[in-house]
Amino acid sequence: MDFHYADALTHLMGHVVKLYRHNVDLLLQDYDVFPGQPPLLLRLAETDGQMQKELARRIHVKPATLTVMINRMQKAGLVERRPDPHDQRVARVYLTEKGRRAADAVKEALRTIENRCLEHFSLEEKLLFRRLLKQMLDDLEAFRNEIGK
Amino acid sequence: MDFHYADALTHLMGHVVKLYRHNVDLLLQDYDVFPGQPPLLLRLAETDGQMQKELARRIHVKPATLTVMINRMQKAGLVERRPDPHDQRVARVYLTEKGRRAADAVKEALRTIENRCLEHFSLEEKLLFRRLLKQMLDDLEAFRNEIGK
DNA sequence: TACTTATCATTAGTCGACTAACTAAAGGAG
DNA sequence: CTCCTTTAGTTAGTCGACTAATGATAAGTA
Repeated sequence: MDFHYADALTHLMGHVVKLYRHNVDLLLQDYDVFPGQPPLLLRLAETDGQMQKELARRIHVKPATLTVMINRMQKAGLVERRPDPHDQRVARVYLTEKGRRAADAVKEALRTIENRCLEHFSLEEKLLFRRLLKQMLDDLEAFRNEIGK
Repeated sequence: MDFHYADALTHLMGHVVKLYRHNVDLLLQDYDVFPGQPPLLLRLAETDGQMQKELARRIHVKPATLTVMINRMQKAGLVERRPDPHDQRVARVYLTEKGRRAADAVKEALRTIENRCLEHFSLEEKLLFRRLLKQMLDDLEAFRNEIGK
């Protein structure tokens, strides 16, 4: 039996994720918020003043990526960096007022879209869906560890 | 009730897709194939000599993106461009021998990973999973059309 | 204390993706 | 036939993400 990528579940899922991000972006276009920034804004809204390494880990991004993102967001006035008083190596990141407003808009947008794209799901379906995703994640992580770091 | 992005299904799904791509990449690192290229190679393996516009549509990418991708893949010797004899505007894209080998490796890698990350799914679960994803896709598309193209 | 190692962050370079502005060829309307 | 419009593709500039190499501070050890 042949393998057709166009029919693969992973392909379909990739398409969903892409369209999801595009929709988020459309709702946020008046807030100086760019496509990769919503997760970061949400994390900062939860816990302000985290160190970059920690932030990077939480949004599943490498520290080098975060450095550049934060440079841009600082320039846009969404966040600011303040040095840690006890350790000169670490830079802690804080939301500005504008950043806080943006984070609120992000929360609203995500709630809207998440509701919208799950509106035809029953509660059982949501739970099953989550369980299946979690299973995939575990299996993918196991596989990654097999084929080397 | 509060909205926590970390618990959102869309967040989880994004994480799965990212890890999936990373695993594909790990399996393909000896073939001069870069992260965005597998879908393109598969499409060309199915139908060689497509015009760029059509290819772009099929892999869900803008024509401008494809131009740059193909430049790089041409430089890497994976594909080649040949002008269409009946329409001087269109450039048709063909796999080279190396490209065909790479496409085979991609097929093998995707099959492996897809099997691996669905190995704990029953047939019913796979079908349901697909149905739910399809539903999400439809709802997201409807929503995108609402908030303006 | 001085040297070495580990940790946090940044820089440089590359690939993936997008938008906007542009070139060039093909097709139509008058 | 000439002008206008549409269509295919490219270029330029930006953002997201990664790796590898570097700087700078902290912590551990001889």
